[in-house]
Amino acid sequence: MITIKEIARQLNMSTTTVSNVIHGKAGEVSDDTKKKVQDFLDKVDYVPNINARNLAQNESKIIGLALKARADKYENLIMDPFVSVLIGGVEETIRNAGYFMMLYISSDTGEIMRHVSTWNVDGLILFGMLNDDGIRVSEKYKKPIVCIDTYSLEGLKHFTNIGLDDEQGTYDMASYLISQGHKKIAFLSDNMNGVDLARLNGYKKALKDAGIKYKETNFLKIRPRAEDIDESLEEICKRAPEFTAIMCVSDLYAVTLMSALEDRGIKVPDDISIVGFDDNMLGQLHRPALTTVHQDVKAKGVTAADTLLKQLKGQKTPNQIKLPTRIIVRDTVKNIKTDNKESYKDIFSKKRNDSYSCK
Amino acid sequence: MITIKEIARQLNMSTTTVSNVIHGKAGEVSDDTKKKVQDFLDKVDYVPNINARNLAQNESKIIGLALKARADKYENLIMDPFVSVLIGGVEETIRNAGYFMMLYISSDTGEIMRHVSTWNVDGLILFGMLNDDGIRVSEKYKKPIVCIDTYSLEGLKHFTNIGLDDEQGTYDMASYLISQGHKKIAFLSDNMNGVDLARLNGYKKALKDAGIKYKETNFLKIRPRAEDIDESLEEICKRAPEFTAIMCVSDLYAVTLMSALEDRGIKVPDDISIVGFDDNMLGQLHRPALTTVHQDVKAKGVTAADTLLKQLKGQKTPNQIKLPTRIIVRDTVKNIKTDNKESYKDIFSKKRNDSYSCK
DNA sequence: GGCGGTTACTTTTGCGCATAAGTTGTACGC
DNA sequence: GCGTACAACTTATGCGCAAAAGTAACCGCC
Repeated sequence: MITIKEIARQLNMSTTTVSNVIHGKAGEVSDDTKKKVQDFLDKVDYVPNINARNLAQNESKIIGLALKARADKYENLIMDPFVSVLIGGVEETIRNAGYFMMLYISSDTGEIMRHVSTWNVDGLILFGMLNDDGIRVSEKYKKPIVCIDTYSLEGLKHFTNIGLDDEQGTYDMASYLISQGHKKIAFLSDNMNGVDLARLNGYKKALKDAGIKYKETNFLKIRPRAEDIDESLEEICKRAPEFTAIMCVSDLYAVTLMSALEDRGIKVPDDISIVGFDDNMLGQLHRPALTTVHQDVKAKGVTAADTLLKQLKGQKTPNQIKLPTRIIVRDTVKNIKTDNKESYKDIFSKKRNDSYSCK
Repeated sequence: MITIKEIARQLNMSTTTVSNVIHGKAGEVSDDTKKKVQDFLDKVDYVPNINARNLAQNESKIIGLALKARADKYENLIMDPFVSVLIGGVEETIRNAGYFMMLYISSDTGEIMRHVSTWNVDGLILFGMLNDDGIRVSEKYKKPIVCIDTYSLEGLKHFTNIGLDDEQGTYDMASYLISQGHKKIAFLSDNMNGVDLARLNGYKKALKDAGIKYKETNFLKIRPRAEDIDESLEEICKRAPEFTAIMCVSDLYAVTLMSALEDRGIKVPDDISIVGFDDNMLGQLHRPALTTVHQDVKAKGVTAADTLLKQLKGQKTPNQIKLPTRIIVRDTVKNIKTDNKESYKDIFSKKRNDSYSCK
């Protein structure tokens, strides 16, 4: 790899002159030499050594994207189709801004932070991995941090968060179910923290506003670990007849559940209505096609990256951005209203099998 | 960030001594000072400046992972759930070896190579993006390159390739279909290059070995672009009755097709048998569950990374690795053999709904 | 005609690290 | 008691770049 020094030697001039041409410092070098240098640069296909540049400038032009890897390999976040879309959004945005992306998958916040400071990363996007320990460690490294989908209250105080209006999403969906005559609505999720909790709350609120009482028994817990998913599903399917509809915290759960119900001869939506959250391929391709809450995952990645880039430029950014959701009505909800005077379909346009991308 | 120089100053010793302790150069520093330095390092939580280190050592400890971004945004490779699993495999492997991963999504090989040389990347993994132009450009940068799933003949000459025994996979699957009495078997794919061609060839070979003639009309072309997927499916569904089985080049196509067939009242597997290739969530969760060819995507990533790491250590590696496939029999193939004396099930064990990971 | 200002450069310094080369001090063999 | 070998250091150098500081020539102007 040719260096500035070598170029300067061959052109019989100083390195600073060459450097000035490279950086387009107009007025500091005559048009004549500028052209001479530029031609030479093109000829030898000069590429700067980024390590030297970063060392001299004390910056890295790297943005780190840290993804939580759960301890259980079956649940590794990276395995979720969702994630690659998000990565794509981040990468595209920062590349267009002249930054590079270093991807890091780990559940050890300390390790992440060490990595970040080793590489002198300019900024950090955290996805799914902000706990209180993480916050404590990250305070030491004064780099801008943007979180995606964090619900850590402590974290919200310190960092920008890019999230979703989860509560509104489930509120709308539960309201839709209620409008279709459903009263016995279960909520299926695997925990009561973070995103899951926010979604649960939206659902609860809709019930409350409709005058329906929420009972603890409405909460169906799914255990997604590979070893016990079967017994988990068995139990949920057994309890399904208690309800006329089940709201699932994600499309993945919804589709998983539908498959399990189908295996046991329970028909969706005739026997029970099922709805999801996310609007991914899984639900789009399933038959009956899944009625769900749509979120724009790529926009999440793009917004997170944009926000971080703004912070790097010293611009102020809101410390909480909630992207909107909208419900997508497909074929997994049955209208069980006896009084059919006013159809909800008039309000929520029924959109069948939205086009999606393939391969 | 504290530097070696500063540490040396505070401990009243030379930077070389500190550096030696950091690098565990035994015998060059007394146990006494070693302990003193080590304690101090721990106390101040020293992290080396990687740019300085790389500059001094002329290496980067970075491995680049370049993914092809197709021009059409709907087909961006990163959008495929497949990809995140692969990324995960690569990341895990190189991290364990002390390397970092820089992710790059682009379709401009020149751009990738410039990036690679800018960052002084130690090695490169290319996924889905090796064309002849790419080869020409990459020759200039003498870095080890490992390709995943390339079928560029020119590329195979120059670089290591990690692929799949695609041909064997479709050969086995076609043989299975034939054993179930199918003779009119279509092959569905969107082109006749690379992976698709290899899979087509395995299918053709199986037909030939069974004495069935392959006709050009057996090839169903699916056009996956978002704009014309619907008409593409329409046409394929119209032609479906010509066949008793359709082999799809991927699970995504298989499930997409099944949904389209279902929408038109065509029952799988009663009216027509469908099989896929990949064995991903989509097919596992679909009902009927998809009979398909299994490939271990994570292993692909891991193997590619392992191979590259070996090359970096100067070890010899085979210049072509083909990972095995196996067929997974689920519920989308109907046995239409009139003579039922010997069931294929005795040969290919029927495995129903293999456990899969959730969320 | 000396002086500020400008243009078009060059020289020099330092970023933080690794390491080659140099400097002690001391134990040991003969 | 002198040379040698070695342990335990320190000093000095350079990686490639950016940028501060320096220089030299020229121009116009009161």
